Amino acid sequence: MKDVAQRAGVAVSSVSRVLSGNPDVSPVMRNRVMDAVAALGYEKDLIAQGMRSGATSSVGFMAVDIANPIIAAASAGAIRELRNNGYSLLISSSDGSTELDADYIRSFQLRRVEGLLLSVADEEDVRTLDALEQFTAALVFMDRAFPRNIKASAVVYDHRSGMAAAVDHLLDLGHRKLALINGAPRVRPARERANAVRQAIRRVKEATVVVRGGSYSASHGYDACKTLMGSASPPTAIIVGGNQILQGVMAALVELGLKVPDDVSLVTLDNVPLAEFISPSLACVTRDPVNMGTLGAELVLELINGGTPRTVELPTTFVRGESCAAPRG
Amino acid sequence: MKDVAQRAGVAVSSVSRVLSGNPDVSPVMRNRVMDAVAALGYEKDLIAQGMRSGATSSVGFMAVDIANPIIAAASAGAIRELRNNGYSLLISSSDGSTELDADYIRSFQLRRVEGLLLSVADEEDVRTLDALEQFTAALVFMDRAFPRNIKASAVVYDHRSGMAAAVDHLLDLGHRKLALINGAPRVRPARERANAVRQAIRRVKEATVVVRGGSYSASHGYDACKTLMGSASPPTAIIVGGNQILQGVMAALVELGLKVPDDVSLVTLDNVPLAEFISPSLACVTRDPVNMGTLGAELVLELINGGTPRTVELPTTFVRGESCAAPRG
DNA sequence: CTGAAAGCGCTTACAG
DNA sequence: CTGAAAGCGCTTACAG
Repeated sequence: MKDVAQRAGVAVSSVSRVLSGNPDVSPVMRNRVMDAVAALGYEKDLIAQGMRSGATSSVGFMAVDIANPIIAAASAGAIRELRNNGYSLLISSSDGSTELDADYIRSFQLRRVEGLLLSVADEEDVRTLDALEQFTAALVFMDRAFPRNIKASAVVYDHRSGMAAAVDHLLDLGHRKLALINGAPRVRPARERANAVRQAIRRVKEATVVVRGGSYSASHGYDACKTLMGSASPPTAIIVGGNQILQGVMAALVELGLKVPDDVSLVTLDNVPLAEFISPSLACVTRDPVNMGTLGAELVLELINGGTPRTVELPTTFVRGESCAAPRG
Repeated sequence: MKDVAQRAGVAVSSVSRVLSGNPDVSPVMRNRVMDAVAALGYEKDLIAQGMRSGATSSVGFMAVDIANPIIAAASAGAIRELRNNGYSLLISSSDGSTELDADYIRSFQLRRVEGLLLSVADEEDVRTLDALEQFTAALVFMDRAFPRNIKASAVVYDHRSGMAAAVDHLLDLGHRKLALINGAPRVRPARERANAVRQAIRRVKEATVVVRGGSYSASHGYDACKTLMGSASPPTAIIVGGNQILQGVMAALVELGLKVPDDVSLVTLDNVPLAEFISPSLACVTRDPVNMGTLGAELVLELINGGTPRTVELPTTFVRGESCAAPRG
């Protein structure tokens, strides 16, 4: 910038004014500066800018597992939207550790991000909440609930409608004993799914549902499925609350020699690649993950530019498949 | 830091020395400073530190599509390794645009990252290469070739061994007309796969292979598969060079009413989730993507700490599956 | 409309 | 071993 000023024969403060779009500059000055900028191929040092003005043009992204396809898609959406607005994305992956969540929030603060998109591993973790209360930049939760005292925007999925449609379909087929093999109830999506299923089941008096919460892991799916199907009164339909969980459920069903949908109907979550080549085709509740990232980025930019916090809801959709059929008998 | 100095009754320069682990500090000084740090919960401002010393403790990650499972897994590995060393990751996703590649490289430079892990979209793009020559921080290529004049480390896959094993298997089964539906030849992995297949085929004199390069997209897979199978002398076995491509190939085969492996054998790339429930099971060439990220991070840290550039090779493995059988006839 | 000066929060020679 | 001072590359009141 000093070089630019020298070449243009003006003061650095004038160069700064031109480059930051200050309206109080003469056209002559602007031209001379822009010529020098072009000649030198100059670009502003973002660290120095961030240091002085606080405008680091960076946003943080915090999720449990960046390798999870839903999260990866959301991050891609966020990157695109932020890039179009001159912002960069600092990314983290807590691997489910609540300590890392809290650490990352503080670390993002120390890097002076202007905003943070986050999916915490545990909505009630004290250290995480402490760190969030100290956090001063813009905050946008991705499909998470958060305490009233925290000022933040949010983008959430309407898990209820998708789940209700799935349950309705199963009830219509004649199922009366359902099971939901669910993720951790300490985060919003799992809670919403459980509530939705419990509520939707009420339409039919004699229908029951057992909800088994646990981690978002194959082993949880495996164990829960074995326990459920081995019980005195096994479910005739299983709703699976996560991709990882599904792996375990499928493995357990194979081991038990149970056929889908002959022995048990199955509803899964989110499309998996090549799902159309799995036989039977899998009924599932889907959503648009890229959009979550794009919207999250829009909301965080809105807050950075002085907007007021708001929550946006995204739909989920139930898609029928051969994995759901009338129960035997 | 001023507050810490005041509370400890020492100069800020001394606080700085203590916190940066300078050995020339008395134990008394160290204790007083650390007490004040603990009492105030002080942590260093990373922007200011980066501004002054250039040590931003940040690394960039640039790939074509962060939502691609292979890339997402690699980024997760890199994040973990970098986090353990006090580094943060700035992430980008060029969506295959070579202009964005060049822009991102410059942008990372302006953010003064200490290093960059990258998979460029086009190894020969002039703007990208220009940007790379200007780049002054540590550089680690992920499965990409790069010109001699660029000093960089690299982590690459040994695609040849996996591909050769796949071809050997197909030849052993009796296949003589193979096809490789490949990705873009402007990046290393596609080139390596093509070379490996062409070389491995030589073992059997009358064996031939046709290689169809293109984009890493479903539409390329679909078009190439339709063309190949509709030709006068269609292949009896297809090797698919990418996940996205596979989607299109599978769709085309379904449309053509061709059964795997009865009508054509199939070898795919990388495990897909729930692959074990796809019938027939898919033979594939696999690799460990997380490890690519972990190693990439190790190499970049090595360079940052003054190490010399080096290249590490990671294996690929051929896994048999029901999708490969003897050709009809 | 423009320039000189102060300062963002650190680090690092330089004295002592 | 410790402190006072300069400076990293910007931005922003403050004069003029």
